[in-house]
Amino acid sequence: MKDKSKTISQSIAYRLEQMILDGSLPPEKKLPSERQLAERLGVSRSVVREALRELAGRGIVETIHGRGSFAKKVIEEIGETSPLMELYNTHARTLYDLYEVRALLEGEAAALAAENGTQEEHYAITKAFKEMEAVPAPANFALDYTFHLRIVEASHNPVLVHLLASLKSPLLKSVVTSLSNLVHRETFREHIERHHKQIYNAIISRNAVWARKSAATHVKYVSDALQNLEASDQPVIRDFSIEL
Amino acid sequence: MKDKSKTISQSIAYRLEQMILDGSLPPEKKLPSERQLAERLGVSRSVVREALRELAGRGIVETIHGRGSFAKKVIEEIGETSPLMELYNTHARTLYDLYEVRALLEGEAAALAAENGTQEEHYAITKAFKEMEAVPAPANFALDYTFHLRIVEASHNPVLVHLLASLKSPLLKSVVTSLSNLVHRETFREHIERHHKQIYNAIISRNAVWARKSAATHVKYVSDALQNLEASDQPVIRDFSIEL
DNA sequence: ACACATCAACTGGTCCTACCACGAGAGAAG
DNA sequence: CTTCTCTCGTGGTAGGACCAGTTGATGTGT
Repeated sequence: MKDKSKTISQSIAYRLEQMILDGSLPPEKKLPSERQLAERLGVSRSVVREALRELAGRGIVETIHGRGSFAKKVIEEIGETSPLMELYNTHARTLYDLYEVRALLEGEAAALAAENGTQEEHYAITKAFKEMEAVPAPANFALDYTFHLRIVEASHNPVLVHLLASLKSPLLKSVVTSLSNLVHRETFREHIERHHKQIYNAIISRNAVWARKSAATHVKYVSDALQNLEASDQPVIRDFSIEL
Repeated sequence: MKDKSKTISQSIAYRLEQMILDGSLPPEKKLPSERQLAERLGVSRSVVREALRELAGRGIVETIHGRGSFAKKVIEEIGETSPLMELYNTHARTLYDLYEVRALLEGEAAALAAENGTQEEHYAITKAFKEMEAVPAPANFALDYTFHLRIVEASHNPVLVHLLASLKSPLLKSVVTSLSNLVHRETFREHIERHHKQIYNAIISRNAVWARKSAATHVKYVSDALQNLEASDQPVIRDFSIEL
């Protein structure tokens, strides 16, 4: 239905490209070995190699001898040393600028995930949600991030996926920031958990409008809470060194 | 001296590319068979095939089953080969995904520019707007982009600025695409100019809600128009080589 | 002599298997 | 705990066998 009159290796190249774009294959992360791909796709290793060559020629993947093949990041990721990161570390307002954009993008992602998400993706979201719920508050920042990531992936919008991927570093940092500062306050924790549940339910029930509103409100709430916190007395802790 | 730390197939690809470019292998002419190349270059047929694949991925050669490989006429190699641009050259949908995100970001930028823009920035926007208005439709794509850029800069949100900057190349291309395809239709041109005027007025009068709505509607309109155009009959022209 | 079918000899496409070269991690040696 | 080594997984190359289109020469029937 889709492999119209093409050579097998070209079909494979197309499928791989599709996976990379949709985020099914995480950007800048190692993708399966040639032998694994060959077996999984039911073709010989040769065609896999030729497909990878073609994608390499287009600059979509990069393969390194002895290590493997990697999907090249579509949009430059913001590293720890980027100018934006500098701003973020020095200027308080940038944090809220980030939340502002985040509210937009995550809202859209949630809406699209509700509309276009496949059953598998909704299951992945469910899984991430339950895992996040299971772990007590302070230690689940990684799961929190994963939950949001699954939603974005289910949006089926490559531009959105890669844009949010490029914000990974500051985003992660912001998640840690919010959780560290707010989580020990019972009220905030309940709010956040309730928001997550709202977002989750909206997406699963495919209510796009509700999903967008919930996600945007959630981010906005966290941002406002941080801002109030900082305005009142306690300084917002910003500096963390984490890996994921 | 030449094959520094490269894989053999990459060297072969490079050598073939050079031969094609300097005319040793006449364009649009059949080049030696894979088996002949393998023997003449003293390598296995596998590496020859992979080299050809890589060149095929870059659009330099084209191989046809049963006939042979052909050097394609090199039109323009200059164009920015950003991975993101690669995608939506091959995947039509990505273009509309881009517009979807663009509608979000530009809407927010317009709203923020209305709220937070300084007088100087509003003047810069005014200047860009008048310049864009002055030039007849087909030739002002650069001014169109500048107009939108000024608005984003006036938003005072570094994250927004950075994200839209990272989308610059594909964004530029999309602007060119839309103008090239739609500008000769009187109806579309009038719509677009009216939209621009609405956005401009909303920002200058500091009406954030109106600004967001106008900008988002504008982008959405262009996207829909392109989609209708493509769905109906005429193919959307996507290929352009421009600098700015 | 012409038109047509046939077939043989190209071409690229796929598969396979063995082997080499490089890199990373586990485990032994200090 | 550090360092070295060695194994194992990875991509890279080789060469053979066979399949699948394309082409053109050959041959046959009219």
